[in-house]
Amino acid sequence: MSDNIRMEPLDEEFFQKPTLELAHALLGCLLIKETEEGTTSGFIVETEAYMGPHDRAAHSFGNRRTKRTEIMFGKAGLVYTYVMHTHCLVNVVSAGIDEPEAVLIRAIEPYTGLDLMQHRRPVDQLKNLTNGPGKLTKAMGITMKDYGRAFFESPLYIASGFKPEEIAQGPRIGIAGSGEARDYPWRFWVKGNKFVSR
DNA sequence: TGTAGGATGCCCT
DNA sequence: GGGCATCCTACAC
Repeated sequence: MSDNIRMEPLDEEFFQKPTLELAHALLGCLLIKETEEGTTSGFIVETEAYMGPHDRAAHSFGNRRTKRTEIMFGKAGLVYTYVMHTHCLVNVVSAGIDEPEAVLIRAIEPYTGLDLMQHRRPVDQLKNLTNGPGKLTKAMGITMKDYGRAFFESPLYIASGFKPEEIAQGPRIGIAGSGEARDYPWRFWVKGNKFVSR
Protein backbone atom coordinates (compact mmCIF):
# COMPACT_ATOMS: atom_id res chain seq x y z
CA MET A 1 0.00 0.00 0.00
CA SER A 2 1.28 3.41 -0.97
CA ASP A 3 1.93 5.89 1.82
CA ASN A 4 1.03 8.95 -0.24
CA ILE A 5 -2.72 8.47 -0.46
CA ARG A 6 -4.55 11.48 -1.82
CA MET A 7 -8.14 11.85 -0.68
CA GLU A 8 -9.18 13.65 -3.85
CA PRO A 9 -11.76 12.46 -6.38
CA LEU A 10 -10.53 10.77 -9.53
CA ASP A 11 -11.30 12.47 -12.83
CA GLU A 12 -14.59 11.68 -14.49
CA GLU A 13 -12.59 10.19 -17.37
CA PHE A 14 -11.36 7.39 -15.10
CA PHE A 15 -14.78 5.77 -15.22
CA GLN A 16 -14.97 5.85 -19.00
CA LYS A 17 -13.61 2.40 -19.75
CA PRO A 18 -15.19 -0.97 -20.54
CA THR A 19 -17.09 -2.34 -17.55
CA LEU A 20 -14.90 -5.38 -16.93
CA GLU A 21 -11.84 -3.16 -17.14
CA LEU A 22 -13.41 -0.72 -14.68
CA ALA A 23 -14.23 -3.56 -12.28
CA HIS A 24 -10.50 -4.38 -12.37
CA ALA A 25 -9.34 -0.80 -12.08
CA LEU A 26 -11.53 -0.06 -9.06
CA LEU A 27 -9.71 -2.67 -6.95
CA GLY A 28 -7.33 -0.87 -4.63
CA CYS A 29 -9.06 2.48 -5.11
CA LEU A 30 -10.17 4.43 -2.06
CA LEU A 31 -13.91 4.87 -1.48
CA ILE A 32 -14.72 7.93 0.62
CA LYS A 33 -17.99 9.11 2.22
CA GLU A 34 -18.37 12.43 3.99
CA THR A 35 -21.30 12.87 6.37
CA GLU A 36 -22.26 15.20 9.20
CA GLU A 37 -20.99 12.58 11.63
CA GLY A 38 -17.59 12.49 9.99
CA THR A 39 -15.68 10.98 7.09
CA THR A 40 -15.02 7.30 6.50
CA SER A 41 -12.95 5.64 3.81
CA GLY A 42 -11.79 2.23 2.69
CA PHE A 43 -9.97 0.51 -0.15
CA ILE A 44 -12.14 -1.38 -2.61
CA VAL A 45 -11.05 -5.03 -2.52
CA GLU A 46 -13.95 -6.83 -4.24
CA THR A 47 -16.19 -5.92 -7.20
CA GLU A 48 -18.69 -7.54 -9.54
CA ALA A 49 -19.54 -6.47 -13.09
CA TYR A 50 -23.14 -6.41 -14.32
CA MET A 51 -23.18 -6.30 -18.08
CA GLY A 52 -26.55 -4.81 -18.94
CA PRO A 53 -29.24 -6.03 -21.37
CA HIS A 54 -27.63 -9.39 -22.12
CA ASP A 55 -26.74 -10.28 -18.52
CA ARG A 56 -29.60 -12.14 -16.89
CA ALA A 57 -28.28 -11.28 -13.44
CA ALA A 58 -28.34 -7.54 -14.11
CA HIS A 59 -31.25 -5.35 -13.08
CA SER A 60 -31.12 -3.89 -16.59
CA PHE A 61 -31.48 -7.29 -18.26
CA GLY A 62 -33.55 -6.97 -21.43
CA ASN A 63 -33.07 -3.20 -21.28
CA ARG A 64 -35.51 -3.00 -18.40
CA ARG A 65 -35.81 0.68 -17.67
CA THR A 66 -37.67 1.67 -14.52
CA LYS A 67 -37.46 4.26 -11.83
CA ARG A 68 -34.98 2.02 -10.04
CA THR A 69 -32.71 1.22 -12.99
CA GLU A 70 -32.96 4.62 -14.65
CA ILE A 71 -29.58 5.77 -13.38
CA MET A 72 -27.86 2.79 -15.04
CA PHE A 73 -28.74 4.33 -18.41
CA GLY A 74 -26.81 7.45 -17.47
CA LYS A 75 -23.12 8.20 -17.82
CA ALA A 76 -20.22 6.33 -16.28
CA GLY A 77 -19.27 7.26 -12.73
CA LEU A 78 -22.77 7.86 -11.39
CA VAL A 79 -23.90 6.29 -8.11
CA TYR A 80 -26.50 3.50 -8.29
CA THR A 81 -27.83 2.51 -4.88
CA TYR A 82 -30.73 0.17 -4.28
CA VAL A 83 -32.33 -1.61 -1.36
CA MET A 84 -31.97 -5.35 -0.94
CA HIS A 85 -34.08 -6.75 1.92
CA THR A 86 -32.93 -4.64 4.83
CA HIS A 87 -29.72 -3.43 3.24
CA CYS A 88 -28.55 -0.82 0.78
CA LEU A 89 -26.08 -1.85 -1.95
CA VAL A 90 -23.91 0.49 -3.97
CA ASN A 91 -22.82 0.31 -7.62
CA VAL A 92 -20.67 2.39 -9.96
CA VAL A 93 -22.52 3.04 -13.22
CA SER A 94 -20.29 2.24 -16.19
CA ALA A 95 -20.25 2.27 -20.01
CA GLY A 96 -21.91 4.94 -22.11
CA ILE A 97 -25.28 6.65 -22.13
CA ASP A 98 -28.04 4.08 -22.78
CA GLU A 99 -25.63 1.23 -22.00
CA PRO A 100 -26.99 0.17 -18.59
CA GLU A 101 -23.95 -1.56 -17.10
CA ALA A 102 -22.59 -1.25 -13.56
CA VAL A 103 -19.99 -2.47 -11.08
CA LEU A 104 -21.15 -3.60 -7.64
CA ILE A 105 -18.79 -2.76 -4.77
CA ARG A 106 -18.83 -5.90 -2.64
CA ALA A 107 -16.16 -5.25 -0.01
CA ILE A 108 -13.70 -2.65 1.25
CA GLU A 109 -10.73 -2.63 3.59
CA PRO A 110 -11.34 0.10 6.21
CA TYR A 111 -8.83 2.94 6.05
CA THR A 112 -9.98 6.04 7.94
CA GLY A 113 -12.94 6.70 10.26
CA LEU A 114 -12.70 3.30 11.95
CA ASP A 115 -14.39 4.53 15.12
CA LEU A 116 -17.36 5.93 13.23
CA MET A 117 -17.73 2.76 11.18
CA GLN A 118 -17.71 0.57 14.27
CA HIS A 119 -20.18 2.91 15.94
CA ARG A 120 -22.58 2.45 13.03
CA ARG A 121 -21.99 -1.29 12.79
CA PRO A 122 -20.69 -2.87 15.99
CA VAL A 123 -18.77 -6.09 15.32
CA ASP A 124 -16.63 -8.43 17.37
CA GLN A 125 -13.87 -8.67 14.77
CA LEU A 126 -12.63 -5.90 12.51
CA LYS A 127 -12.67 -8.14 9.46
CA ASN A 128 -16.46 -8.43 9.72
CA LEU A 129 -16.94 -4.67 9.53
CA THR A 130 -17.02 -4.19 5.76
CA ASN A 131 -16.60 -7.62 4.14
CA GLY A 132 -19.93 -7.60 2.29
CA PRO A 133 -21.94 -5.22 0.08
CA GLY A 134 -24.61 -4.53 2.71
CA LYS A 135 -22.06 -4.23 5.49
CA LEU A 136 -19.86 -1.61 3.92
CA THR A 137 -22.78 0.68 3.06
CA LYS A 138 -23.99 0.62 6.64
CA ALA A 139 -20.52 1.21 8.06
CA MET A 140 -19.90 4.13 5.70
CA GLY A 141 -23.37 5.65 5.90
CA ILE A 142 -24.20 5.12 2.22
CA THR A 143 -27.97 5.25 1.65
CA MET A 144 -30.60 5.80 -1.03
CA LYS A 145 -29.95 9.51 -0.62
CA ASP A 146 -26.74 8.87 -2.57
CA TYR A 147 -28.68 7.55 -5.58
CA GLY A 148 -27.79 9.60 -8.66
CA ARG A 149 -24.73 11.28 -7.20
CA ALA A 150 -21.36 11.00 -8.95
CA PHE A 151 -18.26 9.15 -7.74
CA PHE A 152 -16.04 11.97 -8.98
CA GLU A 153 -17.59 14.54 -6.60
CA SER A 154 -18.00 15.03 -2.86
CA PRO A 155 -19.58 13.77 -0.61
CA LEU A 156 -19.32 10.21 -1.96
CA TYR A 157 -16.32 9.69 -4.20
CA ILE A 158 -13.47 7.46 -5.27
CA ALA A 159 -9.77 8.35 -5.07
CA SER A 160 -6.66 6.51 -6.17
CA GLY A 161 -5.36 4.09 -3.56
CA PHE A 162 -2.89 1.25 -3.90
CA LYS A 163 -2.06 -1.09 -6.76
CA PRO A 164 -3.07 -4.67 -5.90
CA GLU A 165 -0.26 -7.17 -6.25
CA GLU A 166 -2.52 -9.90 -7.55
CA ILE A 167 -6.14 -9.87 -8.71
CA ALA A 168 -8.31 -13.00 -8.70
CA GLN A 169 -11.41 -13.61 -10.77
CA GLY A 170 -14.40 -15.96 -10.45
CA PRO A 171 -18.19 -16.40 -10.64
CA ARG A 172 -20.44 -13.82 -9.00
CA ILE A 173 -22.29 -14.38 -5.75
CA GLY A 174 -25.99 -14.59 -4.94
CA ILE A 175 -27.35 -14.90 -8.46
CA ALA A 176 -28.17 -18.64 -8.61
CA GLY A 177 -31.46 -17.97 -10.36
CA SER A 178 -29.90 -16.20 -13.31
CA GLY A 179 -29.47 -19.14 -15.67
CA GLU A 180 -26.16 -19.46 -17.47
CA ALA A 181 -25.19 -15.95 -16.33
CA ARG A 182 -24.43 -17.29 -12.86
CA ASP A 183 -21.25 -18.92 -14.15
CA TYR A 184 -19.77 -15.87 -15.85
CA PRO A 185 -16.46 -15.01 -14.10
CA TRP A 186 -17.29 -11.38 -13.53
CA ARG A 187 -16.34 -11.10 -9.86
CA PHE A 188 -12.92 -9.64 -9.06
CA TRP A 189 -11.04 -9.40 -5.79
CA VAL A 190 -7.65 -8.59 -4.32
CA LYS A 191 -6.12 -11.98 -3.76
CA GLY A 192 -5.37 -12.75 -0.13
CA ASN A 193 -7.13 -9.67 1.26
CA LYS A 194 -8.99 -10.63 4.42
CA PHE A 195 -11.86 -8.24 3.80
CA VAL A 196 -13.04 -10.09 0.69
CA SER A 197 -16.56 -11.37 1.41
CA ARG A 198 -15.70 -15.06 0.95
C1' DT B 1 -54.47 -2.99 -5.02
C1' DG B 2 -52.18 -7.42 -4.01
C1' DT B 3 -48.38 -10.23 -3.94
C1' DA B 4 -44.01 -12.64 -5.12
C1' DG B 5 -39.35 -12.26 -4.92
C1' DG B 6 -34.62 -10.68 -4.26
C1' DA B 7 -26.77 -8.63 -6.46
C1' DT B 8 -27.90 -9.81 2.08
C1' DG B 9 -26.73 -10.64 6.81
C1' DC B 10 -27.40 -12.87 11.05
C1' DC B 11 -28.68 -16.38 14.03
C1' DC B 12 -29.76 -21.03 14.72
C1' DT B 13 -28.88 -26.14 13.93
C1' DG C 1 -26.68 -25.05 5.53
C1' DG C 2 -31.23 -23.23 6.19
C1' DG C 3 -34.71 -19.94 7.80
C1' DC C 4 -36.13 -15.34 8.44
C1' DA C 5 -36.18 -10.35 9.03
C1' DT C 6 -38.32 -6.56 6.40
C1' DC C 7 -39.31 -3.55 2.52
C1' DC C 8 -39.19 -1.80 -2.00
C1' DT C 9 -39.85 -2.97 -6.82
C1' DA C 10 -42.02 -5.08 -10.47
C1' DC C 11 -45.79 -6.94 -12.40
C1' DA C 12 -50.08 -9.39 -12.45
C1' DC C 13 -54.95 -8.77 -11.78
